[in-house]
Amino acid sequence: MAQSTCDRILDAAERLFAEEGFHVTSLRQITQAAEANLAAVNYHFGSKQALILAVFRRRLDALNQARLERLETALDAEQSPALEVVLDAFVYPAMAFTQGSDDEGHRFMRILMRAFADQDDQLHRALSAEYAHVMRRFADAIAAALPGARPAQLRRQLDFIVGALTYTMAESHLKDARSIASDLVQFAAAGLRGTVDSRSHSGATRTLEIAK
Amino acid sequence: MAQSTCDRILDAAERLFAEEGFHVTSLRQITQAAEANLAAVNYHFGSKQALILAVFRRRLDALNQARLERLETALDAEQSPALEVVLDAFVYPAMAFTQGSDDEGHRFMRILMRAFADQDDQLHRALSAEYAHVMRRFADAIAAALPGARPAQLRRQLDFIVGALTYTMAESHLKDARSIASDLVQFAAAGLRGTVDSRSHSGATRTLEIAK
DNA sequence: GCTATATTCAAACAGTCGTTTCAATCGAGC
DNA sequence: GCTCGATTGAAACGACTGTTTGAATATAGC
Repeated sequence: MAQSTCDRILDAAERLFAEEGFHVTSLRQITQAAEANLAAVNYHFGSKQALILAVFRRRLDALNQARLERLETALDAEQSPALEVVLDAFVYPAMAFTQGSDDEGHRFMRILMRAFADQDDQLHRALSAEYAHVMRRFADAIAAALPGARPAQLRRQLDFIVGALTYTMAESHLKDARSIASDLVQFAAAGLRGTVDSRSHSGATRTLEIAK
Repeated sequence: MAQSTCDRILDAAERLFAEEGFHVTSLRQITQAAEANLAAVNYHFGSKQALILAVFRRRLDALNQARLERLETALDAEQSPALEVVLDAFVYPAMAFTQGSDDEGHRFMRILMRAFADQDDQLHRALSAEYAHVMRRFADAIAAALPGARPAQLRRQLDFIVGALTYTMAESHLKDARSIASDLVQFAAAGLRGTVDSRSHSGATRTLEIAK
């Protein structure tokens, strides 16, 4: 057997959740697409809600780790990397997720957008917890690349960027994800720089080349 | 009678849609909250889908008209207003919407966020149609205030701004909407200005001159 | 008064939902 | 061979969904 019943259910659920939404997708749709029995999902996962969470955890870890690794690489290569490099480490992995030969990643980003819009408290809290340490890490890195920034304002602006990223990825069909990512990084960097006191022109090496 | 059945249904639907979501909210919940009969929604609106659209239209018209009026006022006062003024005409009415004594506006913004995340094509197309002329009007005004901007990139950046605005308003509880709006306008203006001269990818583009 | 029209109401319709049940099947360990 | 636990299967459960029906009621014009 190529894939276990568990994996087939997860794959089918991810695809259908992205296409239709969480609550409008029925277990019968999922099990039929996965060529599994209806009772299998309750047997393997316990409930529909537990299945939803399982779908998330499988991908979120990969995305956030990719972001952090990219950030660490940048921090290793350069003691204080340019703002664009930090932003790119946050934006690019998300965009790259949508670029694979299969469109698993693209599907997942649709789900992520849904999760943000969803009021489902259980889901929302699980996602925030999953994101928390990543957001803190990037806030620090941005603050380091942006001398003179006020922390409160910075946190707010980080929300602007997350919003722009999430909305854009859910909205556009992303034929040219790389170009959009590059645009967003440039836009966000300019937005951030435009709101700090203009004294800080220290050693900011302005690279327009977004690393790969 | 204080309110007609129609209005009571619209109010209840708006509140429940924002709290729960479109498809998980049942007509029985809505009519019970509105103290109306179950059949009333089908009698007055035709179907659940039509009710959803009606909930949107009631607020979107007001918001978009407020935006356009604010833009026209700015254009009347000054032949070519500053970029910040144009952006403010777009951002401020939305923020003001969330500032009422009750939190009707805040609720509606949650719904708007939901609608964008939703794949529902019918809803999505209706909203785009509702927004189209407003977006075009603002794109023109921004282009006029931003000489040298490329139209394709500008449209993309406008999506960034809409995303940042929608996400921010749906996420934060907006105790200080005025300050957040001002931050977003400044952020967006800097983001836009920071990407106009970047036509030449090779040359060492001079650091950004952030006016104002 | 009466008659139309507009609105409300309780009830039922035909489906779909997530979950449960219990028998049937599979796959090692012996 | 056999047994035993893990998995799958078909069917049914009770609850909920949006919608429709047809009678009851309110409201207007005359």
